Amino acid sequence: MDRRQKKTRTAIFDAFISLLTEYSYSQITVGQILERADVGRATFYAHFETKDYLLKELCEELFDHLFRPEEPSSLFCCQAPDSVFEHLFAHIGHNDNNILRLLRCRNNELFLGYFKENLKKTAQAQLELFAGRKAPELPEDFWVDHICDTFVQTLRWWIGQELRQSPEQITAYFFLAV
Amino acid sequence: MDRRQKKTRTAIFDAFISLLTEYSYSQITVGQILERADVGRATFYAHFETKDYLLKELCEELFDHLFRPEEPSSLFCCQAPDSVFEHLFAHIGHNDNNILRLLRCRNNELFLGYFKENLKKTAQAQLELFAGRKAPELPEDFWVDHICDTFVQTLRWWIGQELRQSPEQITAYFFLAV
DNA sequence: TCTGTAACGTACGTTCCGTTCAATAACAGC
DNA sequence: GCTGTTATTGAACGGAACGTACGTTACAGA
Repeated sequence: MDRRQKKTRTAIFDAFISLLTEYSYSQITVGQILERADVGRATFYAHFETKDYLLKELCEELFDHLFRPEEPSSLFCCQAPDSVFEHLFAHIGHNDNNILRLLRCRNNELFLGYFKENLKKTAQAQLELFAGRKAPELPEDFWVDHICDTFVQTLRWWIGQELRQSPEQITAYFFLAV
Repeated sequence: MDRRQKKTRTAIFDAFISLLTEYSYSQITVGQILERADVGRATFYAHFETKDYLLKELCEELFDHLFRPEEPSSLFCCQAPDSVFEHLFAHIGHNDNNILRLLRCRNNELFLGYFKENLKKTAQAQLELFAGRKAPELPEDFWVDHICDTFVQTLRWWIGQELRQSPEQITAYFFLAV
């Protein structure tokens, strides 16, 4: 990819993230992004069809990094991943890839939605961790949904608490709740 | 309240709800609402400061009815309310007050957010129902949050299932999950 | 160095917003 | 029924933001 393209792309992403910490998504205008990214209007639309697509691509980029095993900064980077979920909390708590910043924004529901979608595959793969807790009459997709939802809820609560708890403690809460 | 006011107010609400089942909230324009409600532009702004306030007032009207004990169609209308939550599922499943319609919309997160807020007071009041399940080391606000979140998740899943399950069954799922 | 392509900047038409105002219609009290 | 009050109408307005077009400039890669 052309160096210029990469530069403007990240400039737009950075400007967007920075704006998201100050304003809610719907308040942000393309004009603001242009100004803060120092990028021409036509250039923006050459990269992103619309503001919604910008959001989508940003989420994909971030979450793909987080959930993809090949990545060095991914969930599976450390040895002995006895609990993938604790690693997730830890990575997020350290603001790897700016994800924490996004999750702290006013409309974090937007990202939490994307996040939950990505989480589903992971939860599905780790089902045996919760084998003892699941009531047999619960449908499996309900159960996976519940695990992901509880994770997101725990995450949201943690962020609301300004991350006062350690990743270990918050992981414990998660497993106590699910 | 003036008959005319009431008429336009409900006309706007109806048009808005009807639009919400077809388009996502951000797509809907005030112009569309005016057209469908057959109401002048100035009239709309005499009633609602903005589209966001329209949404807010709609939610308040609906959820206040649902959660307020004085109302005949409320949670507490029936005798022997051994499980408030089952009543909630039942009322929603019957589409009382059009709430089901709202919860089925594209951006149901908007309403589910409001809903969860309203639910918190109820959950707080019904904590003893879950006394046996709560791990003592979990903070109480975390626990209330978890109950509400699980309810909303169950509700969302139920809607995704096209309400195939009975209210009794879905209540059972809820209590098995929480 | 040369060529293709990305970015620029400016301008444009469009859509939607929220407000204004005079004219009209519906209401409530006498 | 009459009258003063209030809600609604319709049209028009300026402003903001959108998305597009195009000629020019700057840079990347061979």
